[in-house]
Amino acid sequence: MTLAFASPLDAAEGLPHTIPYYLADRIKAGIIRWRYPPESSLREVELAAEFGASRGPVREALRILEQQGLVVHVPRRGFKVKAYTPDDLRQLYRLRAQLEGEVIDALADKDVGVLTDALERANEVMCFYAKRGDIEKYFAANVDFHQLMIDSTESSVLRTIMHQVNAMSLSIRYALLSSDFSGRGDYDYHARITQALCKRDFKLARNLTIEHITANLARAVEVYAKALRKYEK
Amino acid sequence: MTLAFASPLDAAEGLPHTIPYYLADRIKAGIIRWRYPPESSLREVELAAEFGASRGPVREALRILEQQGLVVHVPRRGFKVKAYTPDDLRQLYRLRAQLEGEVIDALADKDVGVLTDALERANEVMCFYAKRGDIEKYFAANVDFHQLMIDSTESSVLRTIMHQVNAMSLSIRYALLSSDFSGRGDYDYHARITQALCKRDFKLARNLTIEHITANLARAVEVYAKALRKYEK
DNA sequence: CAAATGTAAATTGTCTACAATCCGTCGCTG
DNA sequence: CAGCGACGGATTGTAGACAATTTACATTTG
Repeated sequence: MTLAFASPLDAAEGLPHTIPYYLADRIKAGIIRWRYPPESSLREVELAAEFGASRGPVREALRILEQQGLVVHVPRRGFKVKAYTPDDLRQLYRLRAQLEGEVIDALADKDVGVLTDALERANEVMCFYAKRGDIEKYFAANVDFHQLMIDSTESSVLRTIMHQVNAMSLSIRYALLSSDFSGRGDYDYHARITQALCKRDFKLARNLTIEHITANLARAVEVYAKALRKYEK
Repeated sequence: MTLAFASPLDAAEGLPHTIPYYLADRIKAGIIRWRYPPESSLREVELAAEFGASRGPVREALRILEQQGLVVHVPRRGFKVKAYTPDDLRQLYRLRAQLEGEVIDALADKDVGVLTDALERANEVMCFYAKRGDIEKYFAANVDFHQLMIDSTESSVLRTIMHQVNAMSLSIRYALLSSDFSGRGDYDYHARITQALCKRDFKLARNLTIEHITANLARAVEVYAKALRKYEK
């Protein structure tokens, strides 16, 4: 998840091999970072010009994001960034907690050696950037930690769904981070979850994960509402 | 009488049917009914010709279905219908059961009067067509029953996610129905769930729903594998 | 006869152009 | 002065054309 505003065409050679995916990533990054705040309209020609593409791929990218719940489309009136109600947020966190718990359950009969190693490393990286005050890197490492677990699942179904839920929650998580950049609590939880996985105590890991995610809910609702007010004027 | 819809949230009205959504609906219907069996490739020009549209909207429709987990896209190699592994199916059913349980939980503080009426009606309709042997109508009514509950949720997040999960499970449910068209078990469960909701016994309704969905899992895996073999030769 | 290679058809990726629709504003009228 | 309607600009919806890549098949070669 890169933030750098690279030049449009040569950068398209990077991760996603086709333009629609590349655009979806970039637009998604913009939404997560509140460069396109909720309710702001995403005009096709503007985006096309910004990224040096044409409208076709832009539309495909927006369709992708629409299905991921990041963007709303009203026919003949265009695409706009989706805004969540407090109730949405509650349901979102609840779902994410439950599903990530499900992910851990699905790990129970697998070898988790490489996973726990990777988790530990991601957590160290996160800690490192926390001390340095680099929000972007910290955020990336934080996301990575959770993503590692999700990617370790064999089930494509679970991965698909988690992908959706995560996409919706990322902008809130980013706002949360920006508002309070201590990161202590997250590091602690991550370490304990990793440890539980090492010991193959999946039940504990599951409960810790659910707790970890749920712990941020109240603050998330508050911060999101505040951020919303800030941008809607 | 919609039995397959592709639009995510269906913004308040349905009239301005734009071509991409229409195509997504039609293609989705084709996938669910195994007209485009798993692993078969969905060629853009073919689809465009079949529905009298051009390739732009077709690509958008395929992107929508891709995000819904019905279609897989490989760059420069096109779109093809997704095939599920037995493990995928197990996870899918587990998820659907759990999430539909979640939907019922979310109903707990609401007035369910109109909902239970509608459920009862849908179930009668289903029963009617079961006796008549009309698979299509029966299937539609069956889907409607579950969809009614989902649509009654306020939370757009839950609706979005359920939409995904449902989309993936529909083709399996259709195969299941075609293979054994008694429909007795479903009717029974639906009636009991409705009754539990009438009495505001949400816990019972939840458990019944989970049981109802899970009950079909084993047979689903079997039937799907069989159908897969039939088409892959 | 098998493997490798070269060519042609098929398919996808992207762009430009044009048609349909919507929103805001200006002017007209009561 | 307020309300209604028409016009213009802006934006989306769709189609068709062209370029790039892949696949399949036939030919050549060891």
